[in-house]
Amino acid sequence: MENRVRFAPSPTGQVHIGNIRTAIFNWLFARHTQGKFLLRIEDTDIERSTQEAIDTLLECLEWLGIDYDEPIIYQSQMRDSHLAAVERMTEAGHAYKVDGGEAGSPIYFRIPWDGMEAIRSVGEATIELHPEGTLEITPRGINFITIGKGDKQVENSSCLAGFRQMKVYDASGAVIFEIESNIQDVIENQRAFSFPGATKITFERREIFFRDLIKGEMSKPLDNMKDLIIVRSDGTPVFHIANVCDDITQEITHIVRGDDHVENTYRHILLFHAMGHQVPQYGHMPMIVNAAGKPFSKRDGDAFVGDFREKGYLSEALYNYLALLGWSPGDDREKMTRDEMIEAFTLERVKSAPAQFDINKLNNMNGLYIAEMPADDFLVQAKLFADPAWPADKLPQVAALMQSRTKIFNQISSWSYFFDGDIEYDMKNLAKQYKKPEICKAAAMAAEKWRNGEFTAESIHQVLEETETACEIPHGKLFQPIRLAVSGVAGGAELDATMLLIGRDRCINNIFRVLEMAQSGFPEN
RNA sequence: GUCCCUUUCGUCUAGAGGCCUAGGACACCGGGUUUUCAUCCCGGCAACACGGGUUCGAAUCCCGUAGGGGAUGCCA
Repeated sequence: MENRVRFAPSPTGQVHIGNIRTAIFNWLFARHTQGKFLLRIEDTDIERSTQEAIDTLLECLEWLGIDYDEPIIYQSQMRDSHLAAVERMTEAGHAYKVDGGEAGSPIYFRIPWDGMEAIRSVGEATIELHPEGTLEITPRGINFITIGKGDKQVENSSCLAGFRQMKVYDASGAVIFEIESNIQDVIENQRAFSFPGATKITFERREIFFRDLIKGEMSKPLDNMKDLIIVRSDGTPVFHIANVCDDITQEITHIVRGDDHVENTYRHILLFHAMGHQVPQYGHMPMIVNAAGKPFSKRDGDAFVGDFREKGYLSEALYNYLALLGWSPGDDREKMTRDEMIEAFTLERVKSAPAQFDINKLNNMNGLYIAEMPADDFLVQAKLFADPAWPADKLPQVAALMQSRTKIFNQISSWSYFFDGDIEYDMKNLAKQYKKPEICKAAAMAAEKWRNGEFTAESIHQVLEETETACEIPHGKLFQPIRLAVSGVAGGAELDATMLLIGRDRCINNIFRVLEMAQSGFPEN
């Protein structure tokens, strides 16, 4: 049977990198196993879901090249099927209302008393009860108070199914209640019992378990679980039932999601069973945390997929980086093509500890992808980040010069010194570079030579060298002051090529402007 | 509080009892190339959370402790 996975976001704002990483892992899994990757929009929270968020989401998926194989399902349109499923569950005795079932009360899913194959016994358990508490057995579950540290009362309420074979004891040690002979009465007739004087209970502890594709064997005792609401009192289905129903509808075979869902998974497995469907396989992937090591919240402004796009990250680089967060191919490869990732991806290789998002590594990865772009492609991208006021004819030459120095496209805004005359100098640095009189003298001399002589790559270079010799400046020490004067920045491309693009007049004007300031004193800024 | 998960350089990771004197990458620091910048090359710094076991041998298996995260909703 072919694998079918899905990405099921709720459209309540911008798409977060943590979410999109879930999509990436699902997509990679589907492509690796030649299965289907489906998209489902969980828009049941009408208050917070917006069309704008849906559009943003689809845009992000397209940008990252995450394609889906079947038409999108909108959860809000599936409501009838959710309620029909609840109806069937009620008939089968898996769902119930309290208070005799009048309208306006929520519908609960009863964690089944028996017949569940995902449940196993782990032996007999005993719980001592707090003397001041009352043990209650109700159709919704069992409530009691245990003894915590320092005699503290610890409240407890759990589903009935957690207490098979339960016996209740009084102070004399006599059994005063056995659940097996009363369970029908409790469930079918909504009968409740109350034992103020109970001192302890014994029962068969059972746990629900599954084998997680990433985390391995997972289990949780049933006496720590509660019946859950599946239909609100306003008649709308909640996440759990909608999610499971839609997974059944879409015939999902593998659910790969964030590990904030593991607790839900225990419930969902029970729901699948109660609806008579085979349970999908689960894989819970670790969350990503921010630079402070804390979970990303929607407040972390930098964490939206759209922001990365706007700042000038390549989708392939972001995709590659995100795929490597919590997963590795097992060898030393990091920069990988999409096909290589598909080929190497397995859930077994996904880590189960949270990974910290590192912008440095992303930047480096992005730089790697930029470096290998064909010049024409780079130019196309560069145009998007260039100031529209810059003369377009010069951009290709500047782009060619700067490509190997670009890590993120938003750095392109710093190319302005190639195009317009007004440079905002870092006066402190300028003052430092032009502190020595011989540098000032040499700069003036060089500028004069360029004004009156040739201005080519060769002559620029030659003048620089000659002037250094003439003014007894150590080799190479004139380059930096000149660079700073003509461009205003300490880094950049080769100086001769840079000056050529800036142009003779502007270079010379800038140098003299700096020399004037050197004479009259650099202003502060 | 209770339950569940998790822990290898600052960060992402490799590691399936001996191949580990713990490997790679980013970041950082030095050096080389470039008479300047970036690339590039070479080198350096730097980790098995802690404590007990099991074993001839533990990063690896078991138990405990501590830190981190999650869940405990008529949110998804």
